[in-house]
Amino acid sequence: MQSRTHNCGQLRLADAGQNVTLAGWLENIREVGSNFAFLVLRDYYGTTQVVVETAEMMQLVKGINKESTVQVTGVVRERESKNPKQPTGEIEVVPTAIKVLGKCRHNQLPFEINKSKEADENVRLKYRYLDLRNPAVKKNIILRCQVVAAIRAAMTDHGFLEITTPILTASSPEGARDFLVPARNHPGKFYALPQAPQQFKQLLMTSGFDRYFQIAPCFRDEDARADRTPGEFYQLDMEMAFATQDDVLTTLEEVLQPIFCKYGKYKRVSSYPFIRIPFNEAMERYGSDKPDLRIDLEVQDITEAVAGCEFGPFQNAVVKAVAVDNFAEGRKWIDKLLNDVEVQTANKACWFKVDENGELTGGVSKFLAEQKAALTEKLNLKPGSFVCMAAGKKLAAQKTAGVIRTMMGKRLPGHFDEEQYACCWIVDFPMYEMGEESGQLEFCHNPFSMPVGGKEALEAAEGDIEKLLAINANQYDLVVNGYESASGAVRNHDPEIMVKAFQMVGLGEENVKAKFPAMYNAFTYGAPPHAGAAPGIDRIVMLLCGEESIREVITFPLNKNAQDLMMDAPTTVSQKQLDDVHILINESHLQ
RNA sequence: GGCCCGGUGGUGCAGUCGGUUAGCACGCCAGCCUGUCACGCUGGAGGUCGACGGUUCGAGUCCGUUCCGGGUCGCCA
Repeated sequence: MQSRTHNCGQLRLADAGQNVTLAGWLENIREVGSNFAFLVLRDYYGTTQVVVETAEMMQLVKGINKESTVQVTGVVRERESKNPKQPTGEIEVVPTAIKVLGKCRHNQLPFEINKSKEADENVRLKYRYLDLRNPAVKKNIILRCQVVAAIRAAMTDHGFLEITTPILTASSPEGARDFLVPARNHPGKFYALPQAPQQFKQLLMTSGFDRYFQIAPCFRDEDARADRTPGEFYQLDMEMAFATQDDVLTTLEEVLQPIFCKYGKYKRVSSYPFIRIPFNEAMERYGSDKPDLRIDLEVQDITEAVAGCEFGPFQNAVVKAVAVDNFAEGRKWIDKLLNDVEVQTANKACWFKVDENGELTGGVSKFLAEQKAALTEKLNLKPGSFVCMAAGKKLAAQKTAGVIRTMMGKRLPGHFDEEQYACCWIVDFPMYEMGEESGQLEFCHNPFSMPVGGKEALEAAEGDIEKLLAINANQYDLVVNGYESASGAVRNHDPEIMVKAFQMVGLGEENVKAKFPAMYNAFTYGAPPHAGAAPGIDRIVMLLCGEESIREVITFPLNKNAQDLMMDAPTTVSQKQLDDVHILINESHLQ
């Protein structure tokens, strides 16, 4: 006998009179009268109502816990009272047999399936298999599968080959902390899980594969954030030979924009080409290298306008401001804003208002009497304006003002056009920056990027910190609604320029060879200029689903502390296993 | 590692100024109900208020320590 003839989302009025067998989870039992009840049977495809009308069936049903899997055989019948809210709402099944396929032994579940999203996250993750029974939770995973399939199809259409690269590879000295895997046959040595297939894809370019992509798992042992899962995540890793920055940006626009249109929660999507904002401009106007362009506010530099002000934090500092008109909130709102800014940035913000007579009032206004004219002109102040400010070193002031911009924009009416995907490219990232701790020149992002101007630019700037800091990298990020959604670069494919680029941060040729031996050697055998990028799959799906936590789009996510509570990972292993891989636990590290 | 917020029956939350038997909704159990569909009605069970210590005649509430969780800064080439 078949386990089912139809699924639970399938039957319609036209099927009335048919003999059918359904199988699914017993979602609910509604008793109405002593020998009359409605059962709701749920499977992947939907729900179907089953009507129990006999005392015999009723006894049977009463013994079944909800969420058991059952098989129902019976006759499809038109409902006496239809439910237009359900696809199967015109029919019901009158059972001739009900069989329990998989008994649910628990009459009290850890949470109610249809409200699982409200339950404590650790409980959800421990019972993720129950959480995922919730159609609202399952929906995101299904969307993710569709998006990944669409990306594969689009990339293939654009002439890309999907090539898998190793999971067990060598530790990379740059970047994030590696996940290490001890090598049993090589005592004292370790594999590492790849932080990205970066070097492999560049090697594929030198082998002449021309256009490569991969939905690639990446592993980084760094702390979590709401939009950053700990441990592992997926990237659409891609690379193109003989390609320019424009070639990559255009390709990704053609691949991703239609996917946002088709699968997104919001139907408005930036048309392409997406606007391109230089890094320095983004930091000045938005206080962020990942601006949310759905917000119409911009950051203003008022350092000159407040010159001479006695307010302590403004002394010898860069001062940034975000101003709005028609401000109608009270002190409580302002205090919450200042507090939230401080929590998120670890920097203080300050404020003033313009009253109905055009006088500066509240907050730090008493320090700004002499600066009123300059501020009014710079910020175009009017009665009813509100200004929130941040001061400090340039970068800190910019970043704090960026947070102020986002918070004010989202909390005040009329400045946040939420229901859309606002996309832009951030371009012209600096090649180098001064390390905060080291005080030395460091790579700003990625040592594999080609500096703008190539070797000549490096040679011209050698020894001059200011000139070196002014060198840009051919590097770009895709930003959607304030989330960094892709990152890429035109790569440095010339071993001489690579060596030069490393020399600028005090690293010699031997260092390059030691750190990236395969790539360095490969490039000496004739490498094509190449460029690529890596959009983050998890983050893009999160945006498409309209979710604010990345865990909502990962089937089996780790929690914030990188634990899998369902599988109990990480866990201790046997002494035999440790011995096999030559690992000795330092007891002083156990607490 | 720092900072902010939180921890109260199975789940989600309320709990005022420190004061009677710790409330509410959902879920669970029992009874009633023949057209429900977030079914309804009646009744019931279920709590060491995260842990430890302190202040007090008296602590869910105040103080200290600690554990756990979320967010954030650091970190994420």
